[in-house]
Amino acid sequence: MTKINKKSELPVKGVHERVINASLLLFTKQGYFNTSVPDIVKASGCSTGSIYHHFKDKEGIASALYESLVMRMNLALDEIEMQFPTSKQRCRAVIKLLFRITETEPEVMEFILYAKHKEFLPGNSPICSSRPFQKMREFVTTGITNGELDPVDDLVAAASLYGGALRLIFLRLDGVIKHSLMDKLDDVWKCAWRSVAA
Amino acid sequence: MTKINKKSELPVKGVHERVINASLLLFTKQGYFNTSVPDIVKASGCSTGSIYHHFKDKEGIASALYESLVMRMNLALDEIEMQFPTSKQRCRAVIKLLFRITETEPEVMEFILYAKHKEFLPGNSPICSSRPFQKMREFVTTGITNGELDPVDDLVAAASLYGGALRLIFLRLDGVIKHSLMDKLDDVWKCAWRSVAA
DNA sequence: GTCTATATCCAGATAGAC
DNA sequence: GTCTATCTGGATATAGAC
Repeated sequence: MTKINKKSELPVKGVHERVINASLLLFTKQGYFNTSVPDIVKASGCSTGSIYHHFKDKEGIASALYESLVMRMNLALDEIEMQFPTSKQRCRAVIKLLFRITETEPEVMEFILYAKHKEFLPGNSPICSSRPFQKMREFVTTGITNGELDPVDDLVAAASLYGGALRLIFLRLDGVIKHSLMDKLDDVWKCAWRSVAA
Repeated sequence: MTKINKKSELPVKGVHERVINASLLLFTKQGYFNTSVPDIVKASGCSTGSIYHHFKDKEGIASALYESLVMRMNLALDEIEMQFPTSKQRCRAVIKLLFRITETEPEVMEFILYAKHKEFLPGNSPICSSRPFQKMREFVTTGITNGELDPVDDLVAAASLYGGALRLIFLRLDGVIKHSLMDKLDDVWKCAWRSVAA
């Protein structure tokens, strides 16, 4: 007999997963500091006691959420690296991936890219120093080394290649852009590539 | 006899200005929600009562700060518009301006660009919809109309032109980039312009 | 492991003397 | 207009039964 959620009458997963999922939605919708533990209690359907049994404190929830999303990005980027040999292909695939996540799971993109982690996760280093972002820059560096890209400063090249796309993601998350980013992928990529291509 | 600040023994301005200045530093260093009114009391040298006499509440402080910085950006962008006739010149001047502010007053750049305003200023529209950012996009749109730039989607063009520079500003504010952005201005601009030039 | 009830703390905001 | 002293609510986190 699987557990049944009283409200939805659908089978549900463990406390950890329910809390993480509910918190992602609340944190991105209202912000970390505007979200109280009682809010999470209501949204997750778990009790205060249960939550504190599974997580050290509220920050621990945000931390677990952060880890899981970074992990996920790592896997996706590793897959891109394995699937494509050239920098050009890899970087385009990265932008496509980011656009797709933005469209299908905006909360995920918002939490990874937009949240001010340093304010509620003082321990962690900034997201742009995290492995996924390092990997993204690595794709660019490789391209400079092997001559696919112009020999500019690594960080400048990476910023130029991804900057336009990231900008559009912010605009999309903020509601300035009304339609799917997927429609703009080709144009964005054309500009991005032109900016650094050898 | 001008007023004297007990600690520094230097003449000081009114409550409004002292509170705004102290808050900018605290908000960008610790975040809005990690900054208490007592913190602002200590940092500004003004009493609680005095602060609440001049501002409706804590949000009112952030709001006043936001307004003043947006206003300042507006003036600077208007000046660029008057000084330069072409999109190419204007956009380059914008990037140079943003880099200079980042280097000389990182807190200002951080608060304008990086703060999650919607979390503590629920009333305001997102910063990317504010007049300064509109103006920045306007410079690009004009360039598309008069043929200086390739005829791509306005938002894509603006994102491509400014995206790389903005990305570098984030990296600089996060401490990933150690040296002055001014050193990279020429390279950044070369990439940015190539991405959209007709 | 999960729950309810509750303790503790400190934030934001006010009162009222000067 | 500025100050100190104080109120009040709600947040985080715990206690302890089940």
